[in-house]
Amino acid sequence: MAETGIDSTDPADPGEVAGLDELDRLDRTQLAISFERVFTLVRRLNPQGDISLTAASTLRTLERHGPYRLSELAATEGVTQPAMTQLVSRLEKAGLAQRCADPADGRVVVVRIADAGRELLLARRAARAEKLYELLSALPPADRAAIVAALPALDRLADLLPS
Amino acid sequence: MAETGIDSTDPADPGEVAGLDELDRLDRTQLAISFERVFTLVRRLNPQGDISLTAASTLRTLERHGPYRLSELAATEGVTQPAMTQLVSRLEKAGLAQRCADPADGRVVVVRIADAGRELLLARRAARAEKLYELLSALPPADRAAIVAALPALDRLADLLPS
DNA sequence: ATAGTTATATCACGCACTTATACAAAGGTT
DNA sequence: AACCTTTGTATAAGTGCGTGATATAACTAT
Repeated sequence: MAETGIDSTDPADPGEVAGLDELDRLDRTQLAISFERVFTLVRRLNPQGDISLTAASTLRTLERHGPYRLSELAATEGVTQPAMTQLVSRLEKAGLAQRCADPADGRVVVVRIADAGRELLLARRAARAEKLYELLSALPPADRAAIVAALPALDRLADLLPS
Repeated sequence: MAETGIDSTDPADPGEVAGLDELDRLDRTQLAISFERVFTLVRRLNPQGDISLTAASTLRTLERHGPYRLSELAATEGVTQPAMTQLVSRLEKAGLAQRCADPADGRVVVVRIADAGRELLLARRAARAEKLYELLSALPPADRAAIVAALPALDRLADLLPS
C-alpha cells in the first residue's frame, strides 16, 4: 500500500540497479496480470480427469518435504482438517499415499507419499514439461532466454511461501 | 535493459545468445517443477471463499476478449457446455455477468462481463498484486530483476494458448 | 480418576463439475 | 409448405470435493 518512492536513485544507471526500482516502475497490476496468466496457462496444461489440484499439490508437498501429520498437511494446503482426512483416504485408496502411526502419540496420523504417488507426479510432470517445451519452442529466442533466466528466481520466490 | 545477473545461467547479454540451446541444456523436468511451484504460489495467493477458479478465469476471458457465445466460452475454459450454462447462471445471479440475445440467431446466448465483474477482478488483482509485491520485496534484487525482465516473455507465452 | 485439550474421523450439507437428455431455433430437402 | 437434421442452450441425475458441527480416541495436568 505504501508508496516506497525508492525511485530517487537514478533510473538510468545500468550497471547494478534493477532492484526495487525496476519493480516499482512496473505497474503492480500488470505484475498480477502476468502471474494470473501464467497460472491459467499451467492450469490448462494440467491433465484433466486425473486427480484434483489439491491432491496433486498435497502429493508434491509430501514429495518435497517428506511425511507430514495430517493436520499439518491440512494447514499447509489451506484446507480444513476434515477435507484432508477425506483427501488422504482417497489418496490411500488409490495407492498414492499411506497413513502411518506415530509411535510416540497414538492420536497422530503421519502421511507419506507412496511409490505410485511419486510415479504419478513424474508422469504428470513429464507431460507438462513436454507441452511447456513445445510452447517455449514457439517463442522468440530472447523470450525463451528471459524465462529460463528467471526460473531460479521464481523457485526462490516460491520458497518464500509457508509450506 | 536490466542486467539480470542470474547465477545459474549465462551472464552474457540475453538478446543475441541463449536460444533453444539454453532451453535444451535445462532439465525439462526442472522447467515443469518451477512452473508447478509458481502455479501453487498463485493458487495460494488466491482469495479463498470468493468465486471458483473457473469463474475467475471466465471473467478474465470476458474482460480480455469481450463477449463470447456460451458454448465458445465453455470450449475456451475447458469445461462442458452444461457446466458453463450453470456457471453463467451463477455469475448472472451474482451480478458479475450478463446473458444477451443474438439478434441474428435466436438460439445463441452471448455472455458479457458486467461492471460488478470488472470491479471484482480489479479487487482480486489488487489483493494479489499486493501480496506478490511483498514477496518480491523479500527477494534479492537480482532475482527481482530477473522476474520482472521475464514478465513480457511470460505474457507472450500465455498468448500462445488458444483462448 | 477426572477434566480438559488435542488429533483425527464422521455427519450433514452445498458447490461445481460430469454425462445423458430435452427443447427450441436454424437449415436443408422434397 | 411440411419434415427431418443439425446446432445452441437448458435441465436432470449423479459424483467429487469442499465446508462447519460434532463425535471419538488419546494425551496431559491436577
